[in-house]
Amino acid sequence: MTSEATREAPVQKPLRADAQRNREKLVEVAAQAFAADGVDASLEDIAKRAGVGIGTLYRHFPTREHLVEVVYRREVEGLCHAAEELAREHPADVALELWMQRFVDYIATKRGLATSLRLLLTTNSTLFSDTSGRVSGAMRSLIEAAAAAGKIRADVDASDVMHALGGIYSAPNTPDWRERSGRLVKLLMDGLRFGARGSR
Amino acid sequence: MTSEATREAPVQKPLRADAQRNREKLVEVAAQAFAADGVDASLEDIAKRAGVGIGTLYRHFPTREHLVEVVYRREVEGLCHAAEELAREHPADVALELWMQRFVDYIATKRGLATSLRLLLTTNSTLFSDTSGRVSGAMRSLIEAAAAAGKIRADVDASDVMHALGGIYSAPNTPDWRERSGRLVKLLMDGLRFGARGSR
DNA sequence: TAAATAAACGGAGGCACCTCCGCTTTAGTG
DNA sequence: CACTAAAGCGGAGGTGCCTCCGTTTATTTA
Repeated sequence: MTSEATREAPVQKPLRADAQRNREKLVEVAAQAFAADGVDASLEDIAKRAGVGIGTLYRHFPTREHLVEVVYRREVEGLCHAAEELAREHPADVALELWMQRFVDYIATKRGLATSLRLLLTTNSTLFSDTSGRVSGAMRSLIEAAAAAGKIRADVDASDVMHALGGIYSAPNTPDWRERSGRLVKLLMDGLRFGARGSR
Repeated sequence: MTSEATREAPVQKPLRADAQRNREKLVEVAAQAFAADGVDASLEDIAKRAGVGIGTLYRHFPTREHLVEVVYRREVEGLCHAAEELAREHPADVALELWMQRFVDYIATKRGLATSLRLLLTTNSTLFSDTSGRVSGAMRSLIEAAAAAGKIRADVDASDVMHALGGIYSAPNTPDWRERSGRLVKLLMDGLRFGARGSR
């Protein structure tokens, strides 16, 4: 069964060290740029700020959509990773609250990308199922941990909370959107804490 | 109730004669260009070939999507109009066959615009319901007329035929797509004529 | 018909996209 | 270490997008 190993080789040969570095730097910078200026951020600018030529950017990401997709996947990755980290370093209820605040940031980015993402999500349907599954999974484990620790009430589940957060996504795009969302998260946490075993 | 008339005025004030001319010419030329080169046809080229400046094009159609939408609607309009005309000038079964051939052309265009249309159709949902309703309506009346005249069998309806034509849209985009589709239409017509009152 | 005015025109200019290919760097090899 | 092939780099240049505003033209009014 050594063929298994050999069969995996052609899947993706490792990049040269410099190429790897440049690629990472590009994604890094692109993430910032998209967050700051929306998906229409200038690619030439991104290349320049990453310290590479525009040609290099295009070799790694043949279209703007490729780059957007990679950035988006990285964002989701980060969000899920943060869930684990926060769970390790904070009491379960605090971890949940902090994570939900971060979730707000993530949504903010996602709204910025809206038009472009819509096309991406209809074109590349695995993207949607992949990412939404991972995010709700991360949330579920935070909630279950907090409930198990008696820090929040036990009669809600992840889908209830996701539903409650739905309001954030669909809320109108006013300038105070960020603060409103922050308050919504706090409110939600108070509701979750009330009636927890530990608070009686 | 004269207010009715006055209330309609602000809806859309009439364009100046030259503006009207230019607008029509632009749509005309754009239709050709999109058919020939796909949605990515150069707008500057379209303006030039229509004999106007690029500024004029942008005043009439602030984005590429606007222009695409207008062209697309016009196409649908033309298709429906052709149905009436063919019905007037040919025996019912011939009219149906000719119309289906024209339908193939329409689909060909639509496929060319696919990516761009997909975005348009998700963004502007009335567009889809509007146009697909009108097209299937046109087809329905041709079929009913042919059936009533005994030129085709009476045990099929428009949705059956639409379903059969579905294969055209989803067929792979090979170079001989056009001929294949033409043959499919002929085949379908033979099937429809077989067993008609008039053929027994 | 002439003057006045609002509507429409058009294209120069600035910016971003993306391709192409000669040059540079890396990672093996003797 | 020196050499080499392959991988990667980068930016000039050609093209299209779209805005802005001085000029032209249709229409209205007198």
